[in-house]
Amino acid sequence: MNKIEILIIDDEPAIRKLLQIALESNDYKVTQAATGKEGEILAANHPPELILLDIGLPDINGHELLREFRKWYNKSIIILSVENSEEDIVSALDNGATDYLTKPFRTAELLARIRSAIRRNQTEESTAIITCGNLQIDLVARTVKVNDQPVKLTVTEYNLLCLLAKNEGKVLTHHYVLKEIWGRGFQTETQYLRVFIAQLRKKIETNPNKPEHILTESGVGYRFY
Amino acid sequence: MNKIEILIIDDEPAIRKLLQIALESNDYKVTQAATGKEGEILAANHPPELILLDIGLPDINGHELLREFRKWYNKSIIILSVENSEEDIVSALDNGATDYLTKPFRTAELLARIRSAIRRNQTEESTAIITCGNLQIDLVARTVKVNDQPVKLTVTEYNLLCLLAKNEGKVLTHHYVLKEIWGRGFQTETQYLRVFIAQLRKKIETNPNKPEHILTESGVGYRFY
DNA sequence: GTATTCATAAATATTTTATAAATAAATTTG
DNA sequence: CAAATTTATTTATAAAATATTTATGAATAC
Repeated sequence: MNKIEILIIDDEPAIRKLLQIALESNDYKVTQAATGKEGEILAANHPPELILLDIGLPDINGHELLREFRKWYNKSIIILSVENSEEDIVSALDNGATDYLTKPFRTAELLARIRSAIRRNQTEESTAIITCGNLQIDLVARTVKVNDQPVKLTVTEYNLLCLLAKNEGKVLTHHYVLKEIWGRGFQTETQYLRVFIAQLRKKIETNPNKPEHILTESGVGYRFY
Repeated sequence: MNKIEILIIDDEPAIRKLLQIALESNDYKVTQAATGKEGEILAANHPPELILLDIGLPDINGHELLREFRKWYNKSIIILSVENSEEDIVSALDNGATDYLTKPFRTAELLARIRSAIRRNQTEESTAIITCGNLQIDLVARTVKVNDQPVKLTVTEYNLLCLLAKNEGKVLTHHYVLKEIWGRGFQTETQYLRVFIAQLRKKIETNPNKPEHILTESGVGYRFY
């Protein structure tokens, strides 16, 4: 059978054990990491359907790690924490956490929240390759081709292009793009966006002065075709 | 301009008031219902982007109501509850609740969970298209087509057209339009409006001298068909 | 018929955008 | 670790797009 995979990132062996037993007896396949670094490596090698992330890891700030994950991992991440501060919860959710649970948690509740999170995952369709005229984006391989020629993009350029391409035809406002790519607090840095759009156009447009893919909607934002 | 709508279903007036203040100050549009029945009717007539549902309503069992909603309503439902029993939470999440919060809740946390839930909603396809004769306005993509040909509008032109189109058949006074598009303090700048109406007509009317969509009501304002 | 309101073109002012280039920060390489 | 390289951020400025103002003749109300 194809069991659903869950990655646990927690430094306490007792909790990992507890979670492992609970999850495996509910027919999930469990992978474990004791540190943030280890967790990132495991997830990158073999992305799980869901990550249970302890926010209080010794080697790396949990919120940092969450933001790192969200640069490329778009499935569910449930945060586990001994903290119960409003600020902590708000920050986690705004940084893209799917859910937030306070330790000690109740197993049945955790399982229900996991089911809910996975259910949501599976309604989202995931297309591996976006094609648009002479442009191809392979979301799995993270490569971009123009006229079948590979183009090298930086992380930010790639994320920006993906965001645009995933919303083909829609105007994306400056605010929205800045929030999605740079995060909260950068929503007024419109100039960042301009610089990167110019950069992207140089790389993917046949004639950057007459862009065919990334169109400007003056006063609003950008639109991708 | 286009505020996100949230429906509160709760029998306690104090909580409704609290929520209303918190939500409205965060730029959501709020609708309220004191009973389950009332909530169902309101939601059916005008589906909100998110429902905040108190599970302990006097007239109907909250879990029942949730199941009812889930038969047709596929956006986010966040459960509010004084209960904190595992069983209750598990049941709600398994019945399709997006999230579960225990009263008393912290406002910032609720707001963060609302943002998170709505963010998820909006990744799903939602089409809102106003059609009017040969004219089409796609409110999500922010595009306007005349005879299936895309027409480029500036921000102000687009906002103006939307305002008119959303009030098809009604006379909108100069004052009202100026207040909505330019804001308070511009209500006497009738000339602005004339310039932009002429501009719009050039772009969307087949024959701008004999407008079919934007009609003048001399001395009063404009009417859209 | 006169006063008021309206449509429109055109001139001017303002805002927004594109882009190069400089600096800072992060990452890679030896 | 330090130099080299890449990438991100900041600054500056010219160009483009848009908004506002002005002017004038046409339409409408009374």
